[in-house]
Amino acid sequence: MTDLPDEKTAKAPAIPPTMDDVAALAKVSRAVVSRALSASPRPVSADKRDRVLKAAEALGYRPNLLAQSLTTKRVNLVAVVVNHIHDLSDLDLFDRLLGAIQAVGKQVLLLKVGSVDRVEEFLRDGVAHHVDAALVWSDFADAATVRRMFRSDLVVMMNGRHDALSPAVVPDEAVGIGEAVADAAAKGVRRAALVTGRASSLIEQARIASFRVAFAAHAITLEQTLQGDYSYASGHRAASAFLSGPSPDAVFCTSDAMAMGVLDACRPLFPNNRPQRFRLYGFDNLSLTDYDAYPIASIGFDKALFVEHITRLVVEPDVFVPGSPPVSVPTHFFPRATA
Amino acid sequence: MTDLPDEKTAKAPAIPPTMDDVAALAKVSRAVVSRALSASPRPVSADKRDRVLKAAEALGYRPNLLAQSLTTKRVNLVAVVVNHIHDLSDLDLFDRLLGAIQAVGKQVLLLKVGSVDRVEEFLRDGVAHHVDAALVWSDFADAATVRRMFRSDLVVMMNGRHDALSPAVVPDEAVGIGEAVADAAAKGVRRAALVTGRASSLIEQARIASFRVAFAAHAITLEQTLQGDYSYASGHRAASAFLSGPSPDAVFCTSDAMAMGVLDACRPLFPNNRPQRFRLYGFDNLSLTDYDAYPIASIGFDKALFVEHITRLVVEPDVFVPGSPPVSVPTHFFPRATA
DNA sequence: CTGTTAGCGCCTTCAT
DNA sequence: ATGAAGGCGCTAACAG
Repeated sequence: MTDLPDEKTAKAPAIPPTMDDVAALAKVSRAVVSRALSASPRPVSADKRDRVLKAAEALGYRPNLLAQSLTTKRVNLVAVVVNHIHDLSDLDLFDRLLGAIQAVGKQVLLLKVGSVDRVEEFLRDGVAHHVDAALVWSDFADAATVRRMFRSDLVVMMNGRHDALSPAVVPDEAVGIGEAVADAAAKGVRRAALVTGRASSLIEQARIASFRVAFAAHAITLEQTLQGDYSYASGHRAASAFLSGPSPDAVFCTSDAMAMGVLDACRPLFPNNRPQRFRLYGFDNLSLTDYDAYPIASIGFDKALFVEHITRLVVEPDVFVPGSPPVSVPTHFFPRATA
Repeated sequence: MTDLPDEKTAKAPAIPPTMDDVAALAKVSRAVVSRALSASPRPVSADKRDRVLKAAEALGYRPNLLAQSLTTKRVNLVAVVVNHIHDLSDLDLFDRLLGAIQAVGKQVLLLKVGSVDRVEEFLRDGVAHHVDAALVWSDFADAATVRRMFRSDLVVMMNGRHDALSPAVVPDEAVGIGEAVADAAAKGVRRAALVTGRASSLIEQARIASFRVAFAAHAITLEQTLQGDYSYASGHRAASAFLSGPSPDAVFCTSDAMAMGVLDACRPLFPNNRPQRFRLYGFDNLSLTDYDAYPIASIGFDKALFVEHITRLVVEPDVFVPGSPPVSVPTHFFPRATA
């Protein structure tokens, strides 16, 4: 006979056991339970600690993290704010991030804030949990707004909309873009086209500017700029410009997805994936570019390093000195068949 | 002169205002503040409600959802438990799910539990927030364990490991598989090969069984079964079997990613994406199959419907009658060039 | 309609 | 080393 519920089929108890229950069972005070269960070593006699642990186990006790944070002021929650899921342009990045955050004992609250309206809504309705930190990719929120949303001073901005009070981690895209354009120049490219994303994003504006600088440095003429939205479909549409009429020597896209669209629309111009009329360069270095069908030369950064920087800021917020410049992660050119 | 902090650069106040502060400023009791700020209509005089709203605004007050849930017993948090991020085989599904959950006023806590060890760890360390509901994709957790992890009776299992106490939503794969195999049979396929994922997953076992049943029904011989892991790379590797020696009439893969790998490895056998030596069928109906390079016939379900079922269970947990069978979402065959 | 009074579950002094 | 007591921010009864 045992009082232990059958682990295999047990419902969660209608009313979950609290610290009081454990204390009662172990015949100690709540304070002792608190100490015995604490991660950090606290003075408790071995005997009582043992009783507490056993009692907790027997009851299936799990501390209520919410109640806990009410006094500790730390919720062990990190908000990740995105626009769409696809913002995390490569799932690899997101998977790593999630792993890293969990590894430091925190959990990820994923928020999709795909428009300014949504930001306002969150702010107005006040339905956002307080968190230890917020990591922001969404274009639609600036640092001050996010601080208000989550009642947290620790917001790390990855969307370029940081201010003096909040740290930021941003890829140094100029490097990789410079390398890619240099590669093109070395191969004789003189006339280029650029397929861009929404110019509303600060990141995108900077990206375009970097391309212009690099083109100028290598005496490459930017003959046409086509506006897309980062998607495959928009790249596919933009490609019509290169199929008819004189094409440029190289087409640069500010996302791999658009480059994939261009490539598919222009397959006849890429026999065996080798460029014939023009060379093709993407951006993001998606793992998809390792698939045979899309061997697109691209620009990317070290994801592990990127995540490491973010994680460090979450773990040691104090290393950030207000007003200091964003942490930058260098990008590099990854040559592939289409170049 | 104003006491309002500059919204554009404001830090979150070192010590955030509480309900008490608002009550004091508005010269009412905390209870009135609580009512005035409540979503559901509660008795408050228009005058006082107004003062409360103004005071809250002036202070930049945001209710502490944690403290709130301490009394209401509802945290407005829904855990989504995955194995890897890639479990959400299509981002579309996940994006919808996130949107749907936010639409009902809850937020998503994303947990990656990629191994049995991790499950044990979560259980042992007790570092998992209590949530209103948990939605489980990860193979590594059964319903009872998840109920314990999150102190919640409402866990919706999508991994096939449900029990009588927990609802489940599962695609009815037999339908789509039947349709796909029928399509192949109608085109004269007699000898088939199957490329599978990890057989440890219950879902995968059922999937394979369905294929066997369908093959038998259409007098198709399953000549070889190759073990992959759902990934592109594993499909690519498996394909070597079809390049040398006699190939089957059709290759069925239990994931689109593997089918993409097979397709790439066998490109010569698919001039213009038209099958020559064998037909190719995938699974999941990824949006990637809309890309020109991978026109893979596939099997999929209505994602909107799937998400709708899940959301309904979250919103109205009581509709679930313990012991009732899983909610099933029919799958269908989506013909494309490779078939 | 309004204010007062109890807690929710936990951690942290503070005595002991 | 231990227990008692207070309080974290909020909502839910209660009386008025």
